[in-house]
Amino acid sequence: MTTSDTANDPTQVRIAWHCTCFNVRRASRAVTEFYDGIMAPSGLKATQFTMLGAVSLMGPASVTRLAERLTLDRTTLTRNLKVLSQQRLVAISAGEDRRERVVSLTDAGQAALDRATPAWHEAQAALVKKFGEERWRRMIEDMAKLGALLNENS
Amino acid sequence: MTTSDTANDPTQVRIAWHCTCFNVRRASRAVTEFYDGIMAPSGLKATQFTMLGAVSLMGPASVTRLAERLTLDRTTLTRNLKVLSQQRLVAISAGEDRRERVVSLTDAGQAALDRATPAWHEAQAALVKKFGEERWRRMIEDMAKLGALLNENS
DNA sequence: GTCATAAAAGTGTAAATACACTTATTAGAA
DNA sequence: TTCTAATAAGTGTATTTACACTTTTATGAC
Repeated sequence: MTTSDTANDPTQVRIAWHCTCFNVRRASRAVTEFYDGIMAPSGLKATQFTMLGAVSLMGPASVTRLAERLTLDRTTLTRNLKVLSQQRLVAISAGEDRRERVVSLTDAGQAALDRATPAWHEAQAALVKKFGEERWRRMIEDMAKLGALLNENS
Repeated sequence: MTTSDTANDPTQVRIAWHCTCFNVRRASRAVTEFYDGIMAPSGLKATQFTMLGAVSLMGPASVTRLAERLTLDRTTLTRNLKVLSQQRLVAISAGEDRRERVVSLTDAGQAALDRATPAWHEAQAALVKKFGEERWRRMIEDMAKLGALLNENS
């Protein structure tokens, strides 16, 4: 930020660079790029690693239940699962309730998860070290709190 | 380790819900939805508001310079600007250096920015209030720091 | 002055995201 | 039992994001 930039309109400056949405989206881009860069050789992106991990954790679960757990729009999850499904990393079958689709991890999915886990650890450890453990922990709490606060009233 | 063992493995739990990337992306989704919900009547999404604000702040500027300022991939910005350009909110013309494209705010763009500013204030104020001013300020700093840390080494 | 190289930008492709709407199925009331 | 309302999921469309690659233009070495 140079002096000539801020000379224009201090109000606009405050809006532009103090915007919570801008800052969290920028942080999201930076972190995603960082994780993806380290995890690329494993064949999984960070988002896909998270989804496979959620499926693994929850066992066979419906799309809606997974979406709730990930705090992700259900239709977004449908589209994201399609990618994993095409790679045969998850299997999607009809549930007992025929309206439901049950998502489960395939053997290939479990293998991919296992293969990517060391890279995830590497990325996570590197970030925590760069940031400082205590501060990192505080920030994770803040971010979780943020999600909880904003999702509860709507 | 069988699949059912994995489902109960505290290590997997730690990975899934302590992942920095997952948490920052989830926070990003929550905040974006919150801002967009409040700003919708103004006709601008939070991301578009940010871009228009950046163009307004920097005056006519090249795509690369804007992308650097927003810490956004240049090709992403090209695509995002296309939307604003089609709505005639920004104008894109050749620079003195013929390789450059210079982006500037149109009158309609300035009007849209002015129209959306009160809604942005409303969203920002509501979030800060919910979160607590001091904690919010700390978090913004942390997120900015995060971006700076991760972008400097690569 | 010519030409190799760097710089600026756009395109092809694909993933992640979500809103509005539709379809299929279950549950519950009359 | 029948039918209406609620639930689960998918589709159409559009935006945001970024990597790999190409095209256009300027710069600098010789």
